[in-house]
Amino acid sequence: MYRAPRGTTDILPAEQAYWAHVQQRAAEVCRLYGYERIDTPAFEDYGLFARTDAEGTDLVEKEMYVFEDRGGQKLALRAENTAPVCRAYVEHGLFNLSQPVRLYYIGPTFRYERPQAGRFRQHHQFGCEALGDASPILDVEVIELAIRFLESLGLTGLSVLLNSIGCRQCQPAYVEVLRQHYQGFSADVCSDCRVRMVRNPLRLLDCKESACKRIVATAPHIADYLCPECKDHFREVQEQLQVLGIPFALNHTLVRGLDYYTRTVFEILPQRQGSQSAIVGGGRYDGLIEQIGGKPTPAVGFAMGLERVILNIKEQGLDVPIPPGPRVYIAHVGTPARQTAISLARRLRDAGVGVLASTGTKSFKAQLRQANSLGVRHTIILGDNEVEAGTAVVRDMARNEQSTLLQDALLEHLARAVEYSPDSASP
RNA sequence: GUGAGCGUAGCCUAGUGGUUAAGGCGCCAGGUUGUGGCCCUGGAGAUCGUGGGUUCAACUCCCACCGUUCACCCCA
Repeated sequence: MYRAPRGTTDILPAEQAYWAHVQQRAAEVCRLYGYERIDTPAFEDYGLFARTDAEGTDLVEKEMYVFEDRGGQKLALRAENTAPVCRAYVEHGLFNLSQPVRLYYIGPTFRYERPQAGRFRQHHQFGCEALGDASPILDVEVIELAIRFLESLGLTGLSVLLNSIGCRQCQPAYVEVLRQHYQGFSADVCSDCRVRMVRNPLRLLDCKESACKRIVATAPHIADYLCPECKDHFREVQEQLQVLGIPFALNHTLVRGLDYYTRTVFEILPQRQGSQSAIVGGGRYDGLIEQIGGKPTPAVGFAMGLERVILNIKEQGLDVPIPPGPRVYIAHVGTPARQTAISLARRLRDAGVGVLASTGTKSFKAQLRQANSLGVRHTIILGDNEVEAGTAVVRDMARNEQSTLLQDALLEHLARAVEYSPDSASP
């Protein structure tokens, strides 16, 4: 017996309402901000990720699906979408468009991790990227967009965490100060942090070990070491957020895992917080496009995990619209009626009416039962009598009424009755 | 990769060493002559995650593997 591979799931019809809703909302919010959709391949040249997501990070070394194709090329399933979008930006000369270029994507993303709540080996990300403009207005724009999206789903109790990690100029100076701070505690530091001190000092601030947390508590804040340009940028981001009335909390230990980030970094946390709680992560990455062979190009964006978004929709008990199913069921008995049923179904569908016709393998009673469980509004009944007379019985399932009409009149009768059917509830 | 909990029909659950593994939901079929929802009756559906082991006897105890859940790591 085959099963879906570990960390993957089938999205069955019963779940589709959530996905359709979330994707429609995302597209709608992006339209409001002028972000256009881009779809990049599910896999890329391995080097694209290895170079940009920082060699030495777990993401690249342990969590990526890496494989060789038959031609011997080393490829990787995309573990995130920012680098691919930047690759497309450079490859297709999108820098020739009016800047900034605003893009969004929705699609599967792959990470070889141990599955957990809100974490899957194949999950789906929705993200936005604004490329080609360094203005702090854009940093705020993407944060606002993300918040608006989540709020449009009805989610409440969201919080924004914000920090700046500086740029190529000022970050190294801070890192030096941070190293010096840690030198006094080298005996107390955990083994992971010993490695971090050398390879990725900023991530020292992220350590959850209690001993390390104490050291972090007294560590210098990067915000105090930013260069004048980064300081201005950070200040403007905060000011703009305030102007828009978006609450946020500064968090000097927020540094993010991917190495390409510069200046602004942020996360959005939901009401209920578990270990995998962050639903949105993002920031500015002014050096990335240059790293993959483009001209120096500032950019900012975010990504969010849709599984986590849906998890929160369910936890908060929010309604999602249920796409309408067929509104008419055709029950029939006898061979002549079967033919009539099939052509009638065709004519109704031509008129835009959703129809489910019985296959005729069930008893008449069972057909009615099926019509009922499907929740159709009307059932058309065809037997020998109706076929002979060119009529059909139309039964209104909810009102428990039925009448006999000519088949031609029936079409119009139903088309009118079925036209509007607002429908919204939890599936 | 590390640690812990859990795996009984499609779903939820009972059964904790001993005759044909029980119930609910769902599914299928009936409850007379062409009419659903409620109700009643019946039926199908489980090698009790897989493979070893202990025992006269294992769904029940032990081990391994697989899956799953939660946490660590990492990250959306």
